[in-house]
Amino acid sequence: MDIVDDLRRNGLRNTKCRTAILDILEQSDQPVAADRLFRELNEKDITVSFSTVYRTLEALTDKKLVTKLIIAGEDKALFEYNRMGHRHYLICLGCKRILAIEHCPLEGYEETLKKETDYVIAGHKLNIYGYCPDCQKNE
Amino acid sequence: MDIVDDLRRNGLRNTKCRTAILDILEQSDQPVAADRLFRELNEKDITVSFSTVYRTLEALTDKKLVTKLIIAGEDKALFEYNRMGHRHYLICLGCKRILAIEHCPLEGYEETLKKETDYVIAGHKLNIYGYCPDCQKNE
DNA sequence: TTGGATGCAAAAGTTTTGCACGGTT
DNA sequence: AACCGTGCAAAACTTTTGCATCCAA
Repeated sequence: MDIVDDLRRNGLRNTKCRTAILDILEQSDQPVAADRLFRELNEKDITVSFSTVYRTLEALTDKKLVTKLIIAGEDKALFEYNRMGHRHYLICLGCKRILAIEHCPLEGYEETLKKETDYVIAGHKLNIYGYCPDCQKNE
Repeated sequence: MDIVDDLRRNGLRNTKCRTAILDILEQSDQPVAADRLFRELNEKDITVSFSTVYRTLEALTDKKLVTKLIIAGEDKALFEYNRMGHRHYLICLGCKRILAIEHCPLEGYEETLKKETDYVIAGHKLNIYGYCPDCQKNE
C-alpha cells in the first residue's frame, strides 16, 4: 500500500488513524474538514479523538502529504490529499462544491510582480467563486 | 462627514461605535482584526464590547461598506474599508504586512473559465505570498 | 525498550447569542 | 414612542495543549 510508504518515507509511524485519514483524503475529490473526518472515522469503527485528528492533520500538513485550505465563507479549515502540483479552485457559492482547476492563469505574472515590487514571490492562492450548472437551475 | 452619510444611506444608525470603526478602517492601509479594533477603540476612550465590534463589523460587511478577508496563516478574520473596485493582496510571510495590488492579472480569464465549465462566475480571490525587501535583508 | 502516538479533559481563542437596558431617529 | 444598538455574560465552535497511557519500531 503506497499510503503506508508515504508515511514511512516521512518518518511518521504507521497507525490505524493515520492510514485511515490519508485514505479518506486520497479517495475524496473534495477537501474535507476535521469534524467530518472525525465522524467518518468513528462511523467506520475507527475510534479516534478530535485531538488525534487535528494532530494527525498537522503532522501530515507539515510533511506536505496533505494541504490545508482556508476558504472564505467556510468557518473551518479544509484538508485535501496533496496530489502535488499547483492547484486553484472553483467554488460553487450555492452547494459549496469545490472543483480543482488544473491550469494556472498566473504563469508569468509573478515575475512581473517581482520586478514591480522587489518582493521575492513565494507563491499564491487563487480561488474563483461562482454557481455550478445545477445551482443555476435551482434558482 | 461622509462616513455618517455612508451609514445613513445604508439604513444604519449613526453611533459613536460605528463611525469610530469605519473611521479606523478608512484611515488604515492595512486590514484590521476585530480584537485590534476593540483595543484601539478603548484606548481612544470609546468603550465598546467585543459583541458590538463583531455585530458592527457584520452589519458593515452586509452593507458592503467593509470587506472581510480570510487569509491563510491568519487565525482570525481581517476587515478593511471597502474602497470599491477589485483588489488583490501581496502578503509578506515575514512581517505579515499586506500590500494591495491594483491591477488584476485575471482579466479575461473568467470568461474562458465560464466557457470551459458552464459555471456562472461571481468573482475571485487572489492572494500572493512572498517576502518584502526588508524581510529579505533581515534573513 | 523507547520515543512517538493517542485519549481524555481542560483550556485557549475567536465569534455568536439572549436578554435587558439605553440611545437615535 | 418605537426600534435599533449596546453591554454583559454565557455559550458555541474550532483548535490546541498537558499528562498519563499505549503501541509501533
